[in-house]
Amino acid sequence: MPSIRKIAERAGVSIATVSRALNNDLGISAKTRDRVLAVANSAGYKAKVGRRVTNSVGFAYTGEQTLSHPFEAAVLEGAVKSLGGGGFNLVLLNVKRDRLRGETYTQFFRRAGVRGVILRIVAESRDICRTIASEGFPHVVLSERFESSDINCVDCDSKPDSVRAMEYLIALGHRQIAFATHNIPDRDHTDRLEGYREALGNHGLPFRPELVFKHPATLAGGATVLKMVMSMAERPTAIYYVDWLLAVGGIKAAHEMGVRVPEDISIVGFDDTNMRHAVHPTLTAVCQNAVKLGAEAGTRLTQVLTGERKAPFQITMPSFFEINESTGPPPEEPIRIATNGRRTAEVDQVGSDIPRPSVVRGSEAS
Amino acid sequence: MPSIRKIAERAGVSIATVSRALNNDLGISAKTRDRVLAVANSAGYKAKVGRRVTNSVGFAYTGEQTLSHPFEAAVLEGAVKSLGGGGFNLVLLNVKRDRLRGETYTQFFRRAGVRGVILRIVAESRDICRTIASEGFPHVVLSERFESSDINCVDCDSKPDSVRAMEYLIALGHRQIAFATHNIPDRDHTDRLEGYREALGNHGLPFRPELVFKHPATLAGGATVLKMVMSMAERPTAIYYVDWLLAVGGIKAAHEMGVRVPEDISIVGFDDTNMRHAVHPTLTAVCQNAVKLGAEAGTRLTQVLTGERKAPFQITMPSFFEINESTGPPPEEPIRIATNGRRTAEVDQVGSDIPRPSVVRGSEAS
DNA sequence: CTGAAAGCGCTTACAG
DNA sequence: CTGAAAGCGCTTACAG
Repeated sequence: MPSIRKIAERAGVSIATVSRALNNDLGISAKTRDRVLAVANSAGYKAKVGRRVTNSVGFAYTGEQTLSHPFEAAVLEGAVKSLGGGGFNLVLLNVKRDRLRGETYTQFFRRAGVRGVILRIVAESRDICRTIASEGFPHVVLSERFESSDINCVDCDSKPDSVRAMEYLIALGHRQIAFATHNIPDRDHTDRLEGYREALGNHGLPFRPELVFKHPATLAGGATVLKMVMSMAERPTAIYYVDWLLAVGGIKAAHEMGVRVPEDISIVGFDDTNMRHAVHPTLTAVCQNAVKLGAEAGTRLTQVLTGERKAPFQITMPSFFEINESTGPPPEEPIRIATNGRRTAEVDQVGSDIPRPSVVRGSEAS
Repeated sequence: MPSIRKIAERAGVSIATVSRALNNDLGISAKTRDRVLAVANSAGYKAKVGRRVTNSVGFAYTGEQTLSHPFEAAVLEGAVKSLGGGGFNLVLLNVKRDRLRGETYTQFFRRAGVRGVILRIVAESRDICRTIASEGFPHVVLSERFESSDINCVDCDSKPDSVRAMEYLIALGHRQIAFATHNIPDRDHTDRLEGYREALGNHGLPFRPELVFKHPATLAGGATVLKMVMSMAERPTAIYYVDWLLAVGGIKAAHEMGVRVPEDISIVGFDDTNMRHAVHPTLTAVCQNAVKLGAEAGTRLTQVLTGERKAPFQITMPSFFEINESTGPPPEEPIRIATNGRRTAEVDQVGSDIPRPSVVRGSEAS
């Protein structure tokens, strides 16, 4: 537990200068400040309350996300649980809103009294992760991936299972498959789009940009995609929704329009928790365990903070693909429903007795 | 911003004793400790990092809850947002797991570096709220109600709308109505049970304990209730599920069993967010706005901490009742499905063309 | 169980 | 922009 005296010694400055660097006082050169902060981080300088070390860790987000989205909530739950085991509390920090002008991330985190951070940050803010890593502040990036080996990260690669999901649809006979994602770019969702493209390519099917939909991660967004797809001239017979809320919105809209899933259209969804079982028909989905992902990030950060782990790490966890009831062969003669609600190829609507394919556990990949 | 010197003066002890009281050092009498802590709380003593005051607030829970339950997640989101406006960070604190033996709540919160707490605590831990209030630590209790006027609380009373929901079912012709709740008692859910009983009484219907089901707040729990209800000899024609997950589990099970909602059974659910629109048919539900509830708690606590608000308060927010598609008149001849899946009164299953009652906005009560 | 006093860790005018 | 030094706020042996 080095004091500012030790930091001052190592950095070759006075304790007053160390104090100024840590507190972002005016009248300190950026060069000196950065040198001092780098020394402080590498020496493991810790925020203290009085003379006691604080045991808080930050959950840094940028405000583009909604904390109540099932993924964020599940990740939080996992992180809180695993950090609690090591005696750490979790502090929620909005790095975009609350960081002061001119403050380095190290200063911001120190001011918030945290000793390390879990960075839950979307793609457009990847630079933030790079900066924090270069400052040497203890961190784990959650759900993004970096090649640079000095950035610690934990994520889940859903690309292989996205390919698998697409190949399953293609094997069922689907040739026109739409792709629906939310409108906040992050690594996760890019993986899934890449999987979609790759599978199409593998089977000689063209990638058609007009079949890629981007909407806010809401029920309404998912419904819009379904309606648009159903009104297309050469309409897709399946949709891969890479967000749970979007998928549920799509299924809901299908019920309301009298479009049968999977007879009229097949839907593959995405599930961060166990909510694929909440909808009817049960969603065939690419799944990741967000609670586990959060827990892994928490465990890793604990190891970094206790000094148990020195080397940087890049962990990729597996997703899995689960076949349930929302997918089936494409219809022989696809119905199309115009935006005015008129069907262009009337089909009989016998009932809701949807045949249920047996639930097959996909690749609980290694 | 009083220092320990000022606290010592007011409490009539030395600064050493104040320090010991704040830190739970051995060798201090409980009497002295409590007196010192009371003075510290009433003087507004604040945790400091170095010489700077911390701006953290705790979200105290007890671990019986799951942070990823839609209600908890929504409440957190609201609290984080409103606290952020006042420059406060939110720290997640498990008061049961992390409080040390012999530590007062004030000491625990001080050690965690928080200046105030939002108490999200279930019924069996009501004493915790009383203790914290009596210690004088700045707090707002979320989603419980206290008569004692020195406990600050913000909650939502869903009893009136529970009565309304029941009366709506009764007006539709239902006479046997089951009630399903989760198995963690808290004020919210007790309100709903009381509303259920009151409405039955108002209409001369008997309260039958065997129609009250308690299950964990999971999809499986909700499914179990539906299955049990469907196999009862004199089976209920409607269920009031006072938890979203339970209601969704029930609807899902109905689809799987070929039980039509609302033709064969009416379902009234509960919604903390907007997820009644995620299921088909859209849930008729008693609704509360959990994000708003969390935001209100955050705003109030901010006012307490800035000294803007001195007097204790008890805020009750309104719920509302929304009629959607999952309710209708009872069937003329109720089908019954034995646990072996055999129907005892076969009915024709023409289709999924469920007539949709127009969506009526209920009592967005004052 | 409590206090007087030494002293740690930090911040902050003051000087240059 | 930086340092030497005063001093705040707290903790902790030591004494009783």
